[in-house]
Amino acid sequence: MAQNKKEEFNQKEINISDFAKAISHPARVAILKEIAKRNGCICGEIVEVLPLAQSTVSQHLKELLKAELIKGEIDGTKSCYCINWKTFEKFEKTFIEFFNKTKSQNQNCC
Amino acid sequence: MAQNKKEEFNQKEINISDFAKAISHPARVAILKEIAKRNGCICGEIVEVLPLAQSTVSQHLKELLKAELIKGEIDGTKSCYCINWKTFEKFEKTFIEFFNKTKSQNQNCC
DNA sequence: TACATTTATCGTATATTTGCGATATACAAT
DNA sequence: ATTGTATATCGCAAATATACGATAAATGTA
Repeated sequence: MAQNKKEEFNQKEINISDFAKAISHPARVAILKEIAKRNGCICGEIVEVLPLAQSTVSQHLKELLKAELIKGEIDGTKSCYCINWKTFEKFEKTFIEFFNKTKSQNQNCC
Repeated sequence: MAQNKKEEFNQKEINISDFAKAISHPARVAILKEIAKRNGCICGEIVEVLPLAQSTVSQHLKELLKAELIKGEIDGTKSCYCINWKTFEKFEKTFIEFFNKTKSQNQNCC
């Protein structure tokens, strides 16, 4: 019956999976790259580069905002988006802590 | 009409999003953790720990195998799974290359 | 004021993911 | 041979994600 079981897992697992979900679509990876490259950019510039409709890009931006991978500043009709590096750093730290810690100890499996 | 647009993006974007998709569910993060902790483990041990049915766990394991985050060795009735660290290293490298490169140059946005 | 521009949101169609029970498969033990 | 154990797969239902066009909202410009 596909009920949502997310709340059964611990916060670190959810944090990692939430971040991962945000970059689990190539369009969102491409959007992030574009914003990073341009050091902040407006929605229209992204729409021009991607093979997606404006409304779709806007939705992806909303997802990235929700997961706090980007920050946005609405300035008149133009919205400026830029990378929220703090979230990336936090993910990197958690990711490494979560996986690499156990790695050095255990290498003798299948 | 929700047609699949994945093939319109480049390979690096797809590689990152594929890896991310594999860890975009807390159950799969938890499974990876369990395998890492035990240095390889059998399906039954994971089923005991997670709040999910055996068939669901098996499906998640299949996803992780497909994305090559784990390796599996079927040994009689017991299957031994362990982390495929090579994939993690590759992701880390690509991830850092993809995002951190641009970071140092650009910090003066919104 | 009327019109163009930019972005967000709504409604909707389709695709994919998630989850489970039931069942199949493969082997071990009796 | 039969039974038990461990895991994978199938079939289905429900939930979520993806994508687009149409439209709204907000601002700038003629």
